[in-house]
Amino acid sequence: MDKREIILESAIKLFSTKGFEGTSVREIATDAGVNVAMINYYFVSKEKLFESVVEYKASFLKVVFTELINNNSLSPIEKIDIIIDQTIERKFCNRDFHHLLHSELSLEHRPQMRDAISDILLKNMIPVKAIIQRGIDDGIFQKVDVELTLTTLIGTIHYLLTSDTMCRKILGKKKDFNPFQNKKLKERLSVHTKQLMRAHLLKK
Amino acid sequence: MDKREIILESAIKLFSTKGFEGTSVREIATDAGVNVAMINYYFVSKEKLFESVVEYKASFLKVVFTELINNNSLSPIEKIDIIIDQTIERKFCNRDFHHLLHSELSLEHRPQMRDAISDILLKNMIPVKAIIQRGIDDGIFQKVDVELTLTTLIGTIHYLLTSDTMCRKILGKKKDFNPFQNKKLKERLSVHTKQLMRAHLLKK
DNA sequence: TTTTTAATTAAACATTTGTTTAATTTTAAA
DNA sequence: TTTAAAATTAAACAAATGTTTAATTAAAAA
Repeated sequence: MDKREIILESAIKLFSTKGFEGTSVREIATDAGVNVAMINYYFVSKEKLFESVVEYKASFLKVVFTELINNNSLSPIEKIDIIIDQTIERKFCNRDFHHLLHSELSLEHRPQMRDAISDILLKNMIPVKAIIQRGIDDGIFQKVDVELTLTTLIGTIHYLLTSDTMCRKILGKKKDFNPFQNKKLKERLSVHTKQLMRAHLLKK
Repeated sequence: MDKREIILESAIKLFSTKGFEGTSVREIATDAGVNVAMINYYFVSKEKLFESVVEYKASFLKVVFTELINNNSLSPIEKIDIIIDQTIERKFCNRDFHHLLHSELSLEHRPQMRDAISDILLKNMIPVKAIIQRGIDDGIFQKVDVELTLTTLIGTIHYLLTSDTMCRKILGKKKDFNPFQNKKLKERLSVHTKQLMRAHLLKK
């Protein structure tokens, strides 16, 4: 891992836990074990560093559901199951990065970043939308509000994992409960969301 | 409105749109039309000001659903409908404040604040939980995962309204679409969420 | 090897930050 | 009206911020 990458990794860690404004370039430099000037040398400015971080990390989040659309060996609801599990998996693996994206998204400044961030977060939306729509057109799914169904799917997973404190409070767990290292929680979330989507989408 | 309150209102506005670290006390002072020193005079420090803001605003969010629990003239699902509409209403009215709470929640520092914030956000959770549980015990609702059902309810509404940009992208709307001033969207969200909860909760 | 380019450093830079001071004005009480 | 307290101000404070400089070291090319 070259020095550029080390800086990126430190930046993502600190930005994610302390926010963009809450993190100083000196902190990043110390964490990465490099001289402060190195950051401007490699990334020009703090703002550009942030953009680089987003770009860098987004490249790992590419897993798209495009190939699922025309897969004929899976039923529509089976496709939804896969989407649910992959969405959960991704949230669990990239928690810090997701936090970073969401906290920056809700702030008003850096408008050009907002577009980039929401694009990343919604990258997989179009194929999923298409899958639900196809299910409706084929008469297998009910005529639901496609966009809001998607919002429910992602929103459920996202909201539960907004923060450790939040998750513990929702589930009524003690302080020693660590949501992101809990396999049972992952399974429970998966079961609930699949059940919910079945009840919502499938015809009776 | 006294000067203390003017400062609080400016603080909430700026903190909400630019974040805690992204807002300077001088900005708040200018926006409130007071001298910078006034802020420390009234609120001791920036951090204490933030706590005051949270406390101040939280007092307006008290509307709890406790009286709904033992209301016998409403069916369980009617109660859920009311909860949905009130949750939506609140999100639309207090958008800035909700953003503020959520963005601070996901950051690691100020841990004592995290507890206070999640308490505010989940204030109404207990009675709603009780209502769903009652529905299950009475044999009207299916045996669902109560906590996660709640997460879905709030998560759907919250996720759609995370940011204007996000909302527009999800719904495939143009730039002139303003989510928070759109009555149709409110209705659409209400219809979807109620429909979803009916399918999920009611026995077939 | 010599030369040129790239990487790295410590120090300094100019702003901005939150906060405090000490003086002044306004308000309320005696 | 006089006196005491509260509110308000401009200025200064020290610390932290992002960034740049100019010098030095390491690596690559000639």
